[in-house]
Amino acid sequence: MKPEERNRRIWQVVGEIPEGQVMSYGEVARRAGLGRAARLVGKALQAAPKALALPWHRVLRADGSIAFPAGSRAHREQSRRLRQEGVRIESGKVRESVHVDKASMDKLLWSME
DNA sequence: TGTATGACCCTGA
DNA sequence: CTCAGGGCCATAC
Repeated sequence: MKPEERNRRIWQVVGEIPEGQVMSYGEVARRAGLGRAARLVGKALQAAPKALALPWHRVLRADGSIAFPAGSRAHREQSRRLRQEGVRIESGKVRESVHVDKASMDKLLWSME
């Protein structure tokens, strides 16, 4: 698979994450058909055109923590955006309950094809 | 070919 | 809860 194809898939998955909910890098990778290539998701987001206006802030580590270094600008920006959507954050981590629920997941599966 | 480096993941202690 | 160690996949040199 070509690099652009991978990115396209990743961007689509990320773009479909419902507001107020979050998904881990690993989940995004699997949903995009990339197996365990969780690290690629980060790369893809890094390379994502700003014009796409992707909800990148809704992507977190598997344990619910923010991937950027604590204290960094990006870290603050991400927590700000999440809080703005009503997502509770405690010491760099989000609460268990906000992960994408089953209903939303089914919807995502449908929108793929 | 070989090594290093990530917006990562998982398990066991 | 934290930490270490090994796994994973693509890229860059």
